[in-house]
Amino acid sequence: MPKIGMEPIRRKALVSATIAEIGRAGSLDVTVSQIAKRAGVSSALAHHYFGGKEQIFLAAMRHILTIFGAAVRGALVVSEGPEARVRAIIRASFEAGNFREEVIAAWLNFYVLAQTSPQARRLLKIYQKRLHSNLVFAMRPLFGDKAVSAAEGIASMIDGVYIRQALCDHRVGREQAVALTMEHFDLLLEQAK
Amino acid sequence: MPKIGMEPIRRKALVSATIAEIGRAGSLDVTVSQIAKRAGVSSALAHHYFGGKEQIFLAAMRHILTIFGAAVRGALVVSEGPEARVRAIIRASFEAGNFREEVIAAWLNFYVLAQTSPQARRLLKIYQKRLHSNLVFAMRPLFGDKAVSAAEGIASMIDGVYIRQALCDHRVGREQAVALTMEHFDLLLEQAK
Amino acid sequence: MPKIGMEPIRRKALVSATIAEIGRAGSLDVTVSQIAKRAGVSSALAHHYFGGKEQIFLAAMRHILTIFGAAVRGALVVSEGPEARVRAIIRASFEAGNFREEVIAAWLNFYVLAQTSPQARRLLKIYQKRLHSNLVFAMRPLFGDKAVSAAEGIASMIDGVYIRQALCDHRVGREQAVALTMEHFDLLLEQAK
Amino acid sequence: MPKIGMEPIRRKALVSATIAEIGRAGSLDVTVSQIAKRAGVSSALAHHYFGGKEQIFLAAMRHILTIFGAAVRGALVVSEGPEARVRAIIRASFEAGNFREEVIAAWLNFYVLAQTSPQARRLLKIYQKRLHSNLVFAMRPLFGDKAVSAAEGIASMIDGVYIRQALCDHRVGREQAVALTMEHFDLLLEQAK
DNA sequence: AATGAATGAGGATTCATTCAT
DNA sequence: GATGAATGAATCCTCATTCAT
Repeated sequence: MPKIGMEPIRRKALVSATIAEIGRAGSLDVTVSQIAKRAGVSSALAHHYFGGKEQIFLAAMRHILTIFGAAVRGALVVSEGPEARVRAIIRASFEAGNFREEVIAAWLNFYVLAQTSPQARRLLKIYQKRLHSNLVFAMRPLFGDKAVSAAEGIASMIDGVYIRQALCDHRVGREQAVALTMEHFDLLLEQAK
Repeated sequence: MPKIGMEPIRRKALVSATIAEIGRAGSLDVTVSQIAKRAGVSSALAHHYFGGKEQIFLAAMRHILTIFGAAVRGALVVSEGPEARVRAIIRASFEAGNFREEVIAAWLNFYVLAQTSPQARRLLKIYQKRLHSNLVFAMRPLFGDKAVSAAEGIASMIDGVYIRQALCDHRVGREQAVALTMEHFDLLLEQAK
Repeated sequence: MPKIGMEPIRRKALVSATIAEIGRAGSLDVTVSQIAKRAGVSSALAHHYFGGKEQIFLAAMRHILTIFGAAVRGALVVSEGPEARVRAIIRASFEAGNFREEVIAAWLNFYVLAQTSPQARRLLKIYQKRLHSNLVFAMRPLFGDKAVSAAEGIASMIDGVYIRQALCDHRVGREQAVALTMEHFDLLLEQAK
Repeated sequence: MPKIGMEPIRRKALVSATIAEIGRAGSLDVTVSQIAKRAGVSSALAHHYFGGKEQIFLAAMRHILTIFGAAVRGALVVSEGPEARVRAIIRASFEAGNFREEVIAAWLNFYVLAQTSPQARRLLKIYQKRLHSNLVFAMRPLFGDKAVSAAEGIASMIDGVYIRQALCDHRVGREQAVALTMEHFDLLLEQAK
């Protein structure tokens, strides 16, 4: 019962199913059939739309980064002043959604994939650059010349805290993660005065 | 040409080959045959000695952690004073060896595996605890009550910087990595005074 | 050249091929590939349709028992009177088809499998019960209370004669098999008078 | 620690281990290593002594038939008169030892092997002939010309009852088995009068 | 647009067997 | 006499991918 206009719906369903399956497996050892079944379509259709397994994964990664980017942008527009902006970025980075099992799994596997897949690496670079420029923009008024280096410190702290908390019990992780990173920011602020 | 006493030799060869192959592939998508071939034995022998693919991987991970632990211990014994000890741990964490392609690949895949394999998670916990207690021990004289929280900051910074630099060009990465983490430590020190 | 509605056709072909291969080998040491090749499909398809080797075997066993059951039923409906019914069952049990090499092989291996496979054992029990109730029903008018015990004697004779003749030269076996079992029935009849 | 004169001990241990393993598995899907391990020797030694897997199996079968033959002979020498001798053979056939799980497994697999292995078939023929001649010898005084046919009936009954009871609950099986076969013998006797 | 049918390629694992010691 | 070492060959099973419909 092929209907017209189904393509975007199917694509979205497949992307969601991919993220869910990666979360379930914890790795990219997920079959196209499993994804397709969860999405309620045939595996042949998944190939038809995305061209292959790797493309399906990349679409899923792109989706996660898009969501994350939107969250950061949303947090930024309601923040006033440099300090508030930095704190907004930190909080957005540890938003509850990012600690969902499947999102953690996606990120960790993303790192793995980035080693070998040029497309994955490109995506990762985009995420890193965006985070970097957001931080630098927010921190420039506070840190002047040292904004770049301070931003790198914050970004590293975010990634390090995330990876450490992601592999612990997730419920306590979130609060501590924000606290730890904020502490680092406080230190930077103090020194800048 | 079977000789007796070959077991430990073969085991070592297989562990090295496993790390090398994971490095080459960037992921755990490595066949036992590839590993065995690189080690110069049949895949049947690899199974004979380790029991299965996962056991081979875990043995490789254990090896990497052992090496890393030894490096840290070595750096600690030649350091005098709390500050030197912390700096030694930081430097050991970004030792050239840890930026070898295959070690990076092993670490990233280790994180992925830790989500689902209880044995991998246990290993990771051991690494984290050891790093933590080394840091706390060295930092207690400097930070008193706040040593634990400060140690967590350093540990997170190490992991975050590592993961970020690992996915950039590795040659510049190493220097910057040490510098970034040291900066964070300097901040902490200053505040503690 | 995939066409729709092929599944039942493939399943039948695979079941036939399984019986033929078991007959050729004399044992269950038959590879899925051999079966698939004889059926004219890939081994992957065999797995796809049946799920695994054991399921393929069980489907084959079920098929043999179905055929046998049908033969007995067919023989019974054209028989009139108790005595004729018993003789019909005996004759059906030693029908030429049951002495085909592959059917003998299937039966013998069935016995072996019944020791360990619950599903095989269940199938065997069904066959035994059906034979038993057919015999008791036919023999009740002749033997009254003793029908059950007499039926067990006949059933045992059938199985014993079958196994002995099956392992001799099959051509002479069939005639003798019927004769031997009939003799036993004659004895029972005489005594019952 | 090679010692002299160990060969017969090792051989016996291997034969016992083979029977035990076949019993455990219910089939001939038993590895030489399992057998060797149970016998407390290396698998290489098993090959050294027997030449190969099939030879090991045949030695085990030979052992079972030897035991069985001895039991029958033993029962015969203490029996007086034709009737007692037949009853002794029947009882020996259903001796408790023959209902041990591993002996049943050996027999059933023996039947399977007899289809394709000339050596196994030869062994089976020997068993059948010996049983046959024992029965005919005992029954001749009672049945005269009809002794041969009557003996075949008894032999078939023994095999059929055995196979049926072997695949039921073994404890009740033994008693019923003897009773059923004796009943058949009683019928023959009555008719012969 | 969508899928059932089908497969080739490959991978983990097992095992009988061999051989130097 | 006895074994640890080692492997080649085989087997079950999986899966991404293709294609006719």
